[in-house]
Amino acid sequence: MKIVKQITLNDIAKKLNVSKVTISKALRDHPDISDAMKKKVTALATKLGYTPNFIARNLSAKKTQTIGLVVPKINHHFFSEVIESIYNTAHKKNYEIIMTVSQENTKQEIKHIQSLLAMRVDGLLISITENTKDTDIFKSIKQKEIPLIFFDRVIENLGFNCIMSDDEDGSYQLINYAISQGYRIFGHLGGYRETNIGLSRFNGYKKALDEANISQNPEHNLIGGFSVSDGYNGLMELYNKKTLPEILFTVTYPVALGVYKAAKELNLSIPNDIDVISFGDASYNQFLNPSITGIHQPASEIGKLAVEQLINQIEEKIPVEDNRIIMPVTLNIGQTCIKKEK
Amino acid sequence: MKIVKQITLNDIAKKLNVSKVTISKALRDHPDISDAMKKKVTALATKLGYTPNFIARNLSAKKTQTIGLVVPKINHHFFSEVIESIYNTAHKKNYEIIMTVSQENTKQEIKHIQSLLAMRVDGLLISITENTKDTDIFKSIKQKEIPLIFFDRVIENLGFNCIMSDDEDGSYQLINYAISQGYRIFGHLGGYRETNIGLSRFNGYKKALDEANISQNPEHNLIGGFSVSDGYNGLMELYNKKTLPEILFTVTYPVALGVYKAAKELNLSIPNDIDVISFGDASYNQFLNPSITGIHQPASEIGKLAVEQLINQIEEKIPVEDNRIIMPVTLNIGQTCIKKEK
DNA sequence: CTGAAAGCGCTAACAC
DNA sequence: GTGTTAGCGCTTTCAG
Repeated sequence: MKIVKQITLNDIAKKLNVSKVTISKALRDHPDISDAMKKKVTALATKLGYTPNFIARNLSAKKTQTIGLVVPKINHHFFSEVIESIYNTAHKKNYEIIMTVSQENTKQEIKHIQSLLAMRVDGLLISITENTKDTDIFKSIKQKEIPLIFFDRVIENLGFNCIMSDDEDGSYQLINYAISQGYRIFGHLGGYRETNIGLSRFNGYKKALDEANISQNPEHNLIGGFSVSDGYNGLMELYNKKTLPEILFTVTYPVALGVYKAAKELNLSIPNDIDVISFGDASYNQFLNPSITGIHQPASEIGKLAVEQLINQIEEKIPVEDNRIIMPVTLNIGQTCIKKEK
Repeated sequence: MKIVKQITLNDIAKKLNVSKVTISKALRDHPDISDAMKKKVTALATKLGYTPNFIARNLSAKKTQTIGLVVPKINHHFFSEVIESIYNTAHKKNYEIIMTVSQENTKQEIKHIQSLLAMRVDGLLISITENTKDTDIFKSIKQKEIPLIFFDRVIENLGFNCIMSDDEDGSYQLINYAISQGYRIFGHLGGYRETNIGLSRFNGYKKALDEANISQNPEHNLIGGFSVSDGYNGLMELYNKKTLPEILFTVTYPVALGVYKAAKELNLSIPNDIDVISFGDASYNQFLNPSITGIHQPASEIGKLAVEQLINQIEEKIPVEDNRIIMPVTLNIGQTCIKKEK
């Protein structure tokens, strides 16, 4: 890349016959420098089109004003909302975000984290993939005392703060609602039980059914990932087994969309042939046919809080601790899971 | 931020009683170094948990392996798809993306661009806000010979490549289809005419109507932004003027969703009371009620191509030129804009 | 094959 | 107020 030489402090200094330190201080509005000099310097700097070199500044400052973000995907309503909120909050506080996308792939996840560490981000915000198990890299981050906060998909007991939705309670509420509507035969397209959300959402489901003395048919519970394809494959599998429950509880909203897709192909009507409720929703849910009854997660709040907590840790306003922050969720009633006729 | 001292080349060098140059070369697999030494070095490096400092490397290399991205929003199906594709393509080619979000705000846009320049990104990928007019900053980028590519929302004739959908042809196709379905009274919730997409999409609309000798009612054409709120306000305004067209052509998919929202509040049925067609779509469109007939843009292709072109320019494989690359679009027939009964 | 020296652009500490 | 010096961690050049 043939770069036209960028203007440096030195260039300005020479033209003004002063030292580069003076320029550096003047541009940063340092009290050492006289107003007259400051004016001269800033005038010339803008005239020359000077752009400070953060790379150089960061090298001496040992601080990059930069936060590394690792998410499993972008094109997913929950994440794009969290991400938007993370960006807004960070920018307001003068931090840049360097986002990477693991694509639900643990190898990529590790590679990205390493790359972010190499870029010397001041802290990390991570939502793990659907099958992250190896915690070595996180332990080494702990050892280097680099601030890190997990959100939504977390690993607990590693010494990092975790911010998440009230997954168990949300599922519990949702299933109880379905029971109150008269449903008795449930199926669950669940997430891998090694993940916090896979496990907690299953636990809430189980708790509600147990309390109501409704037995589960193991054939109706499938375990998989969190994407559209998992929902699609899930319904296909149940259909082929010829054992559809009355209602399917999906672990995420994309999984529910996958069920919609499969149902369309199979010519099954939702909610008549198979009903669907899901954890998570989307702003456009109100226009779906039928709109899905599900649990709303406070995505922007989670993003905002994650950034704020992280910056506080970076700036040493709060200690790095192993806290869980559980955000309350709400039940959102749509056109699925309607009252069963007796 | 109290950083536990990070391991440096020097630390490794001392323990091995060699110079840091040797370590640097060994770690980069430089042919100068003997295999035996390389093994010793890499072994110790991983043992100590050494993470190379890209900041330092970048400072001497004058290259950051980093691309700056500026988008107007994230939580919008078209952009989240483009962004996902940009990330995937860049990561494959070993570039990191530093994304910023202008939120359709020109001040923020400029601030972000400056910040990316300060971070010395190797190149820029930009989709401008709905009301960017000032081109000064782009001219200064041109002068510094920093590679830049505009996508979707572009400014032409500034000496940068522009990648976009075939906006005019898409609108033209869509309106012709509506005409063939029997529609005669059109309205347009258009984008600001100063933007390329606002103008081209209007031009395609106008061309189709003119050719069919259908006159426009100026009251039915509104000009605004590209967001849900613009669609919402648009229908509200038309409704209050008591002058609804048969069918509304919206400049983006979010604008169409805004129309849906307003229609719901006003108790207007789509497509019976007011019909809707839009430029742009979304993967979940097929589940909307009714699904929208509209134009599909090749979002991932645009993202991929933008990154590839940019990297080629960065690596001087192709010259920086002022080309327009127009991507073909396709008509996507949904449940709106159905055959009119005679 | 290995190393000493210089420099990337900036900032902090201290001297003038 | 302003300047000198040193150094952030790495790479490149060139000498041994």
